[in-house]
Amino acid sequence: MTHKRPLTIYDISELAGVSIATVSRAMNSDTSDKVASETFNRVAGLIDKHGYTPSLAARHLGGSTLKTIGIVLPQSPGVFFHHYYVQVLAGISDALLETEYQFKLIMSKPAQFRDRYNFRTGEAVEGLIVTHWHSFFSHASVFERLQLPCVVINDPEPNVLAHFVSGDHVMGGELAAQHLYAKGHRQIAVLTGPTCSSDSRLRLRGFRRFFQQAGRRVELTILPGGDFQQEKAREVVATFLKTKPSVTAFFCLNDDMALGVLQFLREIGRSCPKDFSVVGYDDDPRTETSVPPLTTIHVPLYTIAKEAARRLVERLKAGKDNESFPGRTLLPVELMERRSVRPRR
Amino acid sequence: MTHKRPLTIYDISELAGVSIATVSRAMNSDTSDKVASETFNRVAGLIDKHGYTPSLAARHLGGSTLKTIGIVLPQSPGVFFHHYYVQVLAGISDALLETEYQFKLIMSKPAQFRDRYNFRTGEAVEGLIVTHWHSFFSHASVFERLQLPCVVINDPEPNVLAHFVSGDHVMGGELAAQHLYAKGHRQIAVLTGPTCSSDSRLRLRGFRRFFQQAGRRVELTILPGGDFQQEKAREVVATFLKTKPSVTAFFCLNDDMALGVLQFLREIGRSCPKDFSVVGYDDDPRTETSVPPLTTIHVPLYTIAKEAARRLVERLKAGKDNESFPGRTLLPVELMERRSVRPRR
DNA sequence: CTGTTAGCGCTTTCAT
DNA sequence: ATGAAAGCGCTAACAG
Repeated sequence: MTHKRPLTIYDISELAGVSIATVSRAMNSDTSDKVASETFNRVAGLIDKHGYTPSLAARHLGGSTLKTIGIVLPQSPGVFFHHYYVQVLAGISDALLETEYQFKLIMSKPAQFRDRYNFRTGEAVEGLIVTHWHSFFSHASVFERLQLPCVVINDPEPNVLAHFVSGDHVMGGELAAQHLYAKGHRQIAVLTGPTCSSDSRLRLRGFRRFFQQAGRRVELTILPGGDFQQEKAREVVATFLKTKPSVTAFFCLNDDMALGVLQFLREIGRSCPKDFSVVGYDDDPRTETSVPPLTTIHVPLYTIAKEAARRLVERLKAGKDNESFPGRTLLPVELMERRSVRPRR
Repeated sequence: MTHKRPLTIYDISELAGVSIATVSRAMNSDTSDKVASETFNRVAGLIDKHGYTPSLAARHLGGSTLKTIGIVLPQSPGVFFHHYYVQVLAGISDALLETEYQFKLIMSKPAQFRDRYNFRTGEAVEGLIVTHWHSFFSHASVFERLQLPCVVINDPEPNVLAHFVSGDHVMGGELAAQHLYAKGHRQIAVLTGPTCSSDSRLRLRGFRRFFQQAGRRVELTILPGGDFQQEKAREVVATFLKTKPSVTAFFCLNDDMALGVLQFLREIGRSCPKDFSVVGYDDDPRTETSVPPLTTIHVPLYTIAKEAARRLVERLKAGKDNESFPGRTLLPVELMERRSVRPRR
């Protein structure tokens, strides 16, 4: 078993009896206009015969480009089983289909993120698409020193040097409010997410804004303490229901919490939508088959991701500079009416 | 808007008033045993302050390694919506979680594959995990000249210099045969996939082998012309049923075809499992909710992918050479009994 | 059309 | 503990 050293351009040039520059040209000129076709063929033949592959690293070093973008994902077991990331990947991958760009997944625990990028390792990417941004929230500065064009998916946070492509969370909140209001609900409780989540803040803002219009009188109770998880949502609702059973509807700022509420209601023998109506947010696949199917806000993640990738590539093609890449794109969301909201009176 | 040129090690060295070698050491020595701790701190501070990131390419060129593996996937819209690839990604990503390796997706149309790898571009990866191998089948030689350790997922084909991690298709065929036989079926038709698919060949081989044991007398009809798609399966069955309606069961070499058959039977007013029993292969998620739920062979793709990634990393850590990486790992498959098979007599 | 040469940014001996 | 200098494999002027 010999340790075959990978071939270099020198090996080929020697074999072909030409200079390395000629080999380089033969490889890089699409037409053979810069190389005698006889030479071209000889070189091509040799390359083919020996299975030579140029070193990307060396190429890149010379100033050419890697044509690769990085996708930052939370590093946790089974991420890819989440519909969220499936849509994100599908969108990005489809957007990149017709381009020459490929992508690299950068699985990173938020805490590690700063280290990796600030100090030790660079990544072989020209730009970044970041998901789950709010986890990295405390390290906003990271992005500014990255010196790479970044686009952040579905988490509009203006205080950072990146481009944001996101569902319109404010609109989503408004849609939910409008729906509940139209169905006659006048006493509504809202289950919020973590305080640090801008998703949560924006959705709530939209929800409230709807009721700020003249004449829309409702009694709103904001239930803090939610963390976007089922378990916590149940606790919060359980506590709440002991004190204020007159509420007729819950707006949960994500589907997980809504699912938790649904289940809790069932367990205590209350019915949705009969006793309480529930609206969720995200349009998680499980909401289609929950009991009852959940009325929720659909976030077009596939489209968002696609758009994000398009913007990034556009940006990459435009300038070779490492400027920041500010801006923001909001995509409309949609209310999916299912069976968890019932008209009052 | 200034075009900020990315910082280099020279910038930092100048700023710190030390040589580039010292900066390099400061970055690479985990402990500060090779650098005076005062120097270390100064350099680290500067790096941090200016957000310097070393160029991976330059590093790699020097001989260090990229710590990235490539995943070859078919380049087609919506790949990531397929449960198959979701499982593969999840498995690989989970296996890599505890390692220092990251992965890059190489979306490639089979036809392009040869070109990319043989001639034009190298990829910034140390090894490859290949899915959907049978599409690349005609280009077997590609892998041999890749000079990279390759592992192929779920498609055991021995004539190639790579490591194969796969479900045991022969066993799957046997399981199906055994089940149908045990349920009393004695006249069975098999819908095969494309001739070129080794999956199809191996599954069929297992199926037949079971009946080669003494005393297991059945009448087997092999239906050629299938292509692993629903549409074709319907045609094949339609034609067949006109001539040989005495059959009691179908074994379809993948679930798509089985689903096609199920639907066809329904359309012509025949019932499964009452009139005909059907067994599929793959355990596609749709088979759980089909009407009736389909009895099928579960292929542990998540585990397969995980194992594949483990092997590759193991191999990468072991040798720095570019030798081929032969071998083969077969993981057991499992029969999922649902409602599409009915006992005879 | 082809060869020569100067980098690209970093790691690594080899000195000091 | 630190500096000087030699590459790593390739691309891109610049000559010829």
